[in-house]
Amino acid sequence: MTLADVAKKAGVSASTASRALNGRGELSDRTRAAVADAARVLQFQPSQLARSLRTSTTHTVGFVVPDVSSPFYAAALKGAQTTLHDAGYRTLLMDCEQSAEREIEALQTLLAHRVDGLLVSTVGLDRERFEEVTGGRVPCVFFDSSIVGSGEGSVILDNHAGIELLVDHHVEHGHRRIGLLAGSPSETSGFERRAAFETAMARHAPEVAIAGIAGREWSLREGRRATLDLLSLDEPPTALVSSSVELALGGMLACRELGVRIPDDLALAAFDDAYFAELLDPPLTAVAYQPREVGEAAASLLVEAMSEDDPEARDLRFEVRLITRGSCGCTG
Amino acid sequence: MTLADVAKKAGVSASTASRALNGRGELSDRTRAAVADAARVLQFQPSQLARSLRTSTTHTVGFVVPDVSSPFYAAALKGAQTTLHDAGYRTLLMDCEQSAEREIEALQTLLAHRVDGLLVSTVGLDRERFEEVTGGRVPCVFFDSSIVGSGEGSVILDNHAGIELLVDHHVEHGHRRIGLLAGSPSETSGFERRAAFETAMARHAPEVAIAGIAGREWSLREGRRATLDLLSLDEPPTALVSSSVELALGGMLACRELGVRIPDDLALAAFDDAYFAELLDPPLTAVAYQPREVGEAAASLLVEAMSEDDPEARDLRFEVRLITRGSCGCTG
DNA sequence: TTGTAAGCGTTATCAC
DNA sequence: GTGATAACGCTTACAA
Repeated sequence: MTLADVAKKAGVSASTASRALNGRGELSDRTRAAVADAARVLQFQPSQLARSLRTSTTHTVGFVVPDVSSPFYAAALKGAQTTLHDAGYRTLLMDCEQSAEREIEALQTLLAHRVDGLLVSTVGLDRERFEEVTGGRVPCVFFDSSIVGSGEGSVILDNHAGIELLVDHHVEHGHRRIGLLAGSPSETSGFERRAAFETAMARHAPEVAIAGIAGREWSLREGRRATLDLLSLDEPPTALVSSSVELALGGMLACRELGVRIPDDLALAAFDDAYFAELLDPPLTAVAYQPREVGEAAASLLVEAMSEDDPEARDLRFEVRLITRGSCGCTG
Repeated sequence: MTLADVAKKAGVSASTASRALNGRGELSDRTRAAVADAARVLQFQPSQLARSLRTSTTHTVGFVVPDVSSPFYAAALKGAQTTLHDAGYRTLLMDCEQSAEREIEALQTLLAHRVDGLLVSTVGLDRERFEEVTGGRVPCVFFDSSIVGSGEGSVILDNHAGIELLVDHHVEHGHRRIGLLAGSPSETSGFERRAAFETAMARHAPEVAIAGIAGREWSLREGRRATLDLLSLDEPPTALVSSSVELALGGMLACRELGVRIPDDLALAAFDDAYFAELLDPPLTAVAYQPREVGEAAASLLVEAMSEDDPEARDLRFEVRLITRGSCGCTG
């Protein structure tokens, strides 16, 4: 079914049919109805392909993340998808599997598809490389992990405040040697949380000291390994700040293996809440936020950027809050 | 940058440039190189739009699910995306938010985009409606939830075996009144698990009886509500089979509120494993499988179907296995 | 070995 | 009001 078929059936020209269907121009009610009828009868679906080629706008947005199956990205995707859908955009998904090369490849594919905008959580591309690939051809909004100076906006969590909340809480519980389970150093949330940990700890020096920092990936496995490392130090930490739930879960596993009790032998608190955190053993104290909303916010920013001719970059910081449960030593 | 620009720069015609770039036809090495050079210098990215319009193949697949942010779908998406990417396909994502209307809308959008194939986990469309919308225009593979008699294949979990494993295990522990936390009755995994529960229980009758069945949605909230309902029965169950982790988590929450101890007062076991199941309090006994692999399998089936002219429908059942942990009463 | 021309299905510009 | 016609950027007969 093409527009031509509809036009023929309605006894008009293709251009008239197009106008009727798109409600453009002055048309007699009769022809308008005739075209609508024909379209309905033939179950006409205009080819977005042809339409896009002609109008050079695809109403499609590229979404690039390191790993869709991670709860955070899945939730952000959901939020973004919903917002984009409501604004009339489709979502083309790219999972770069934590690889910079694949991320670049993904961006190229997306550009080849002439997406109208980009939503990306970078694994840590440097600015030149990014600009070289995209050439500023389409608006791009970063979320969770950004490239400073690039793009038309970003939505990043308040990593500094979150980590500070965690550190301060441990200190209030009386801990003096605290360790950090760190994530990928090339991603914004990875290095910002690490840096935040160091400054937050510095504010409590010299009474309180960094027992150690371990981990370079966002996985449960890495959390387990890092915890094992930290616990085998000469002066092991009595409390751990985890940069993510995944890492914290790994930490819990490690403790279980070693017979280390949480929170008695080792207190634990993580950046990132999970819907099941309360049901863990022990319930995990965490810094929480709405991952879905960061996706929504990023998508909104992008929709705005796509509709303006010369959008000014807007950078959002997302608030976080502490939820105390059992793993830090709080009761109840 | 269009192909015409590249052609001009290389001093050849557009068709020659096209052939050179696509490695088709007999061309002199010189022109081939000249075109490649020009393309590189100009950073030429062929428009997939124009290409698709011409060749009427988009190398794009539509992925439709009730909720991307649910761990199962997110994992399936990941697997599918990976497999599709490796086969040269892009993934267009649609989240229908558990609504049949939105699912239809999603299918229409996808068809308007002329996707080459469909990967869908239906919320429970009836066959006529589905056929009417798609008209068999593109190959479709269902996963997790299918429409019998439609599509070119499906990948469904072995719901019957899984539930039987769960029921039998409870019975082995000596339970005589067992309840079911049920999911959406319009989805394959919802009604199959419910039916499987009834037949599995029937095999143990009359010594063992169904204490009750509650729940119509896949959410944690529903699990909590359903558990509350079942526990308030005159003859409440001593064991619960949950149709999903989410429901089970809700059940755990309900028990906690009521002061009901798991597994002492109520044993619990779920269909669906979670990577954090072991760390819950108590660790959740579950029927496990690889959600990511069901996505991969479905994608493989689809890729195959898309490359054949007259694909025969292939239906796969995915194996599951029981993992006993503390929530059923097993120790360690 | 390479160029010309047609066409994929739309929409936009211009006549009538 | 409505209809030709061109154009979007590419591929592919068919010529040369």
